[in-house]
Amino acid sequence: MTTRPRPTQPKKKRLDIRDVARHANVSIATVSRTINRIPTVDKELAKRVWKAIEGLNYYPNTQARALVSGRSRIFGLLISEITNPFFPELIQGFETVAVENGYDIMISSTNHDVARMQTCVRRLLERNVEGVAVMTFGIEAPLLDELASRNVPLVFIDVGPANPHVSTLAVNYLEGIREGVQHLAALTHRDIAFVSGPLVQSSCQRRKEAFLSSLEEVGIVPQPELLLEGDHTLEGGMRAAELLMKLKQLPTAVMCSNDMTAIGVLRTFANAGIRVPADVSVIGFDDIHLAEFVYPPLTTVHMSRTAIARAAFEALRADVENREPTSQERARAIGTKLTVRQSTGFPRGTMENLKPRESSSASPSRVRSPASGVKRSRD
Amino acid sequence: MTTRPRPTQPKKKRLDIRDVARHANVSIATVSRTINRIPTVDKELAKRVWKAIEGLNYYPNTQARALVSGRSRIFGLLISEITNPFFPELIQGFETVAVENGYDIMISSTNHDVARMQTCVRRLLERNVEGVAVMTFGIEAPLLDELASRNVPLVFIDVGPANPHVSTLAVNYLEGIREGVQHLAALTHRDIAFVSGPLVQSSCQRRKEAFLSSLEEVGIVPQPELLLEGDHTLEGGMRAAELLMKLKQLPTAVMCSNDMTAIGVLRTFANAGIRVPADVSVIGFDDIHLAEFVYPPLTTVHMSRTAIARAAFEALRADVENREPTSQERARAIGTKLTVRQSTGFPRGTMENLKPRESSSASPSRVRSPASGVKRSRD
DNA sequence: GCAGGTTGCGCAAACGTTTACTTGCGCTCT
DNA sequence: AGAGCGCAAGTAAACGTTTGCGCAACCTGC
Repeated sequence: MTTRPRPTQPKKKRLDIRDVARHANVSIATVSRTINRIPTVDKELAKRVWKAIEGLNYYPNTQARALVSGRSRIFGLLISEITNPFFPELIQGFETVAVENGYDIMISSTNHDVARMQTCVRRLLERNVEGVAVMTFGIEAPLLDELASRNVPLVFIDVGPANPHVSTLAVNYLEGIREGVQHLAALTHRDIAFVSGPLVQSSCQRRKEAFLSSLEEVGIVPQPELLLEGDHTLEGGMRAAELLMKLKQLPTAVMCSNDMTAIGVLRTFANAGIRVPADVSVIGFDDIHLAEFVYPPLTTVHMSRTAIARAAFEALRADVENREPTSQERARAIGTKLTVRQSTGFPRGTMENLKPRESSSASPSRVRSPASGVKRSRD
Repeated sequence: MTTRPRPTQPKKKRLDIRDVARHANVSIATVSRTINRIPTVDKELAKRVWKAIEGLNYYPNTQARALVSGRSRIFGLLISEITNPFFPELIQGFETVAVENGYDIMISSTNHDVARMQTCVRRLLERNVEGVAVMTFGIEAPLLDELASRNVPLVFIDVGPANPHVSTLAVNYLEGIREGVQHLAALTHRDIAFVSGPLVQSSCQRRKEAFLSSLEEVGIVPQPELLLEGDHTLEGGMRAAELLMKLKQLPTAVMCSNDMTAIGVLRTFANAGIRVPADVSVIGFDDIHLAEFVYPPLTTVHMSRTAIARAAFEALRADVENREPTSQERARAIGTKLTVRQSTGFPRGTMENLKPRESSSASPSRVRSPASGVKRSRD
């Protein structure tokens, strides 16, 4: 006789529904129905089945399930760049609500690379995701078609191609941005810069437009040289701030399209000895967790990641479980609102007389970049 | 005749391998072999098949594949908390290398919640992951058993249960931490605090031990009140710093178990008017991207996320493709190394006379925490 | 020219589920 | 009391692949 243990242990296979059926002395159909909580199974039998499941420590094979039922119970989450702190917070919310509802999520980050975006979409399709939340602010149209043509339910932020299976999260940028602008206007700021994100992305466009129209509302005409394009990164914010410092006259406030940009601006100003908010006010957008912990704590427009995550999930779910989504569901509103912290204050000129500081002379010249000579120390 | 379009469009189904076969006029087996690049298929046929695939825009059904082949081509990535910036950077690396090699990844964050960790593991198992990278610094033993007993290849950081399918990434904490301590020692620091992570986690334990032994090397005996336990969050770092400020005597340097902690410490010190590095030096650990952009730029111990990600992936892959991993592969080394930026300098006493600052008078009194009045200075 | 080898394709059996359909049972209504 | 009906459980056919096995066809060597 051979000494190999094969005969006794023919195959070290994973448990299947048949094992459970055998153990509970029922058919596999009954096991399946029990697991899926179909109400027609007898209480008594169900109890036996559950006991067998527990006893064997059985868990179903998702792929077999998915294959036959046609439902993968996976939602895709397409994001730009996971290292942008906005996204982890979003992912966390999305994952939580998905798991609560028995879905798994598949995260794909495009890293702004169009080729990579291609493969991301492909991978999502191959895994048969039941829907995709496109949270990358801005996506290439052909890819969208690829997904849409497969009839994969989609949910977007902002941009809403009106396909049958596409929902849109309508973020009310104006709400919060207007608050921000009015806050600044109330503090008597007039020279307000705006550092946008990449303008190819519609959400960035929308934010900028919200800024411009808010400006108009308070009777300020925008100065072109105060409208900068950043890239939603910390480094981009720093570059923008450097550009601002090269101006003949520094604006008294700068509003940013996201918090990372604002934090970059803050950093560059700090390096240059420009005080915030004493010399210049800064407002961010997103209200990421970090915003509260930079110096000074950032005044920013709050946009709830969990609200977005939940709305996106609900939109997809409604579509999948094809209770025809109401039009209200098709375009869910996400509010934004200003959170005032300590990076905003009266512009320097205004308060000068109130402050016990060295009063500047008649010259309107202001704090400037280190290169130009003037420096001041932090307090 | 009925007017329903059913006969012409019986079912709007997704494309099959059969459709491709029909189109290329071969059997489905040949299509399958072509797709899987089995070398025995005729060049000519293969070309026909590929053309059909392109023409139809076909892509295979991953679940059917997985079901029959027993290979899901998914690796799990178990992390503590996605909002800790360390992890997104790790995820990015892992995703990149996984995708390059035809794998997808499934991310599960435990959020330090043991119940949630339970469901995370369950979800990974149900999806039939081929391996799991356990990057949560610290995991409950029962869950590990759950995974190990299913013979799922595992790779850990630090802790290495010597099961057959378990690999370990051996991070050489000592290397970088010793450098850090010696850097401080060279600057003549003697009172060095250490803010650890949660000590239930082995990697935190290891870091602390590395700190203590490095201290010993330079002949410093650790002072118990300078050994604090944080939680690897920004807030934890702030709390730790507050504790330090309550001490009769502020240490001249504080080393932290990770960068978020260090950034929290920095923040609290800044709020209290304690200058870094003039009044106290701070060293972090991890070298997250943000570290370079805080004020002052953080001196920290670099540990490469991409190196970890790549090593973890390779370990899993070696296991899956069961070329018996060499013992070298079983315990891959990850180096650490100090990156000096601007948060470290000579302790205050030492350099006072060299600095062109307002020379402090006879009084050794110093910047103090707003709350507690007592403070001191050394030497 | 024929036996034996080699090469490459196709047939069909899995993989572990769900679910339409069937069967058997007990109840009710006439 | 018998026919019909509802209900619950079981049988078997999918789902879309991979892959072992058989079998043609073609080559090679004598």
